[in-house]
Amino acid sequence: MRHVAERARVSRMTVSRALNKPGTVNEGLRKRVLDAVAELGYVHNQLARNLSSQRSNVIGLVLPSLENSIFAQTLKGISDILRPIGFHLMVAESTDDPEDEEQVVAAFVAQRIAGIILHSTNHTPATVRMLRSSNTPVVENGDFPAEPIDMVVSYSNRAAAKAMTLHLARLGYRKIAFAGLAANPRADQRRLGYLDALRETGLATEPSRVVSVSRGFAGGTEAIACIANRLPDTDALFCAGDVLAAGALFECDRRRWRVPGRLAIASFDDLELMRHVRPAITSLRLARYEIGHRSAQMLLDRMEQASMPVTFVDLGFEIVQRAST
Amino acid sequence: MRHVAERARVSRMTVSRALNKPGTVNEGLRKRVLDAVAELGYVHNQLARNLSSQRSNVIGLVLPSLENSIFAQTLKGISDILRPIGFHLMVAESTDDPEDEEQVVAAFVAQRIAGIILHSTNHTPATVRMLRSSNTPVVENGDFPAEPIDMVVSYSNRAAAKAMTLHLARLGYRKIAFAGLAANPRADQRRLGYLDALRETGLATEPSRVVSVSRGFAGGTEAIACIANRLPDTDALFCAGDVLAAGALFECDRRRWRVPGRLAIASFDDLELMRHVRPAITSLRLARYEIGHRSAQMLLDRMEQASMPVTFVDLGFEIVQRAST
DNA sequence: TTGTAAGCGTTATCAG
DNA sequence: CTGATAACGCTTACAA
Repeated sequence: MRHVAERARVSRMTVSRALNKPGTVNEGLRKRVLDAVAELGYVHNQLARNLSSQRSNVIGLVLPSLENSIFAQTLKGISDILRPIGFHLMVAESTDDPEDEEQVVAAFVAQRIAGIILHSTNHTPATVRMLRSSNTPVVENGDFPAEPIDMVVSYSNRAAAKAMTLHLARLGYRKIAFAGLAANPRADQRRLGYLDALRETGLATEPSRVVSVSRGFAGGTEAIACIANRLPDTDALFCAGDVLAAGALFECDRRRWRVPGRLAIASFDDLELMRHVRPAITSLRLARYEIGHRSAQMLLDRMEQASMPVTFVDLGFEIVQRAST
Repeated sequence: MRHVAERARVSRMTVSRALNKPGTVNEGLRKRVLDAVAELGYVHNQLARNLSSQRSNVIGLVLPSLENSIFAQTLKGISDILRPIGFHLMVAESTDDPEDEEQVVAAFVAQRIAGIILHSTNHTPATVRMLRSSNTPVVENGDFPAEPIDMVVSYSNRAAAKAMTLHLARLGYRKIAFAGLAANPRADQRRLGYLDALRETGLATEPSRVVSVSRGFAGGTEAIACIANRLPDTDALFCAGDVLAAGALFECDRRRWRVPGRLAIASFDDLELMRHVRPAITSLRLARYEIGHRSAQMLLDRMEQASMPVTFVDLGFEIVQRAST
């Protein structure tokens, strides 16, 4: 920048102003500066900028898993907001482990990010303390936390799972099983919602049909195997994840079980795949893109005015009834 | 940091050293410093660190699309390398548009990233100039570029597509169609590979069976519709993408076409889905995770020693033969 | 081993 | 509207 200033025969301050607030600088000078910038191939140093101005143009995103495709839409929703205003996105993985998350958050705070989006809602006390004392705007995404750190943009896993289970009951299914990941906070909430619904419809007198499975398509295979062996009279299966549901459907196909004749299948999260398999799978549609979009927007709003007009958003869910139930 | 220094009654330099090179500072002092850090809840400022030391601990990743799940593994591969050494990842989207990519690269260079990974291999001259003159280590990923900017970790789209087409020919298919995205540089290369193979096997005398389709499962539907209408004697379809292939398979199912009896289907990119549909789809397996892993590693190697031991890596591909062909 | 001085490249602030 | 000066919070280089 010094070189640019010399070349344009102005002070460095004028260069800075010409670049940041073009309106506040005389047209002739501005042109000289811009020309010098072009000739020198000068690239503004954001690091110095951020350090000097005590603010940052990057926001952090902490996801349980980088490999899970359901986050792609959220990522896109965030990116679409940040891009036009010159902000950037740093991503990291927490494996849903609060200790890991703490490490990542510490690193992000050290990086002086302008804001952070957390998918997990389960944090160590140190994580919360760091975020609070550094005054970092925070949005939590994955569920409604019992004690929000700051802002929340989400839907209720429990309410959604309950609604879907009630939907299945309303369709006449009576022996509804639930398959979900073990030891996953969101799957746990969904399981609770499922049990809520059973209780409400009086189906709770049925024996428990909760099965814990592993991640991916294989989990669906396991769920069907479990039903075949231990719960053969099950008439509907509610999977706490779309890949799970697809895996279950494929396994039914292999076993020549008719869906929904032999077993109805419903899923959580409405990936495009759900709509294309045969039969298409009934699913819960969540506003994944919107979650990212709103989260980023709220982070920015908060930065501009330290006041807090909106801190809690429920984006809800929709039940998409298809041929599988 | 000044507060920490005061509290520990040492100079700021000693604090810096105690934090960065614990070995070079007396044990007693170090303990005093660490205690002070803990009591004050002090968080190192990476921005200032990076500015002062003229280096950075973040690397940039530019992907054609944030929503495409095939990048998830690459992302993970990169992250697994960066995390343990305290580096971070900034992601952005280029939509495969060199102009957009230029914007993103400019922003990343302004951010003084330590290195950059580009999926696209098609750049504007300005992009290349910026990267070169800023001396940023670069890895290109998506294909083998005609003129690499710097390092390359990839596989050959053209060679892979040719190999798969030859594989189909070897299995006895004679009227092989190709479906791919229009105006996508990687799809274009795959198309060329397909044509290479036809020429080599003498099948080139057949009429052209190249169809351009849209993105997603719908593209597969379109491909099948096109075959049904315009190329009914086609006996095999090679899809330049896994989601495309799955979409095609689902459409065959809907039309009650037997796969591979009526039409064989092969795909590019071996997502888990390919293995779980019925019939399982023959596919090209690429080392997506490894690409990320190696790319990140090479970036780091390059930073340590400005020499360049490895600059070009072909990670190759595998053909996974399954029931669909 | 520890401390001092001089930046790193920008912006905030205040004067002109 | 423009410029001088002092931060921003750290590290490099050198001195003690």
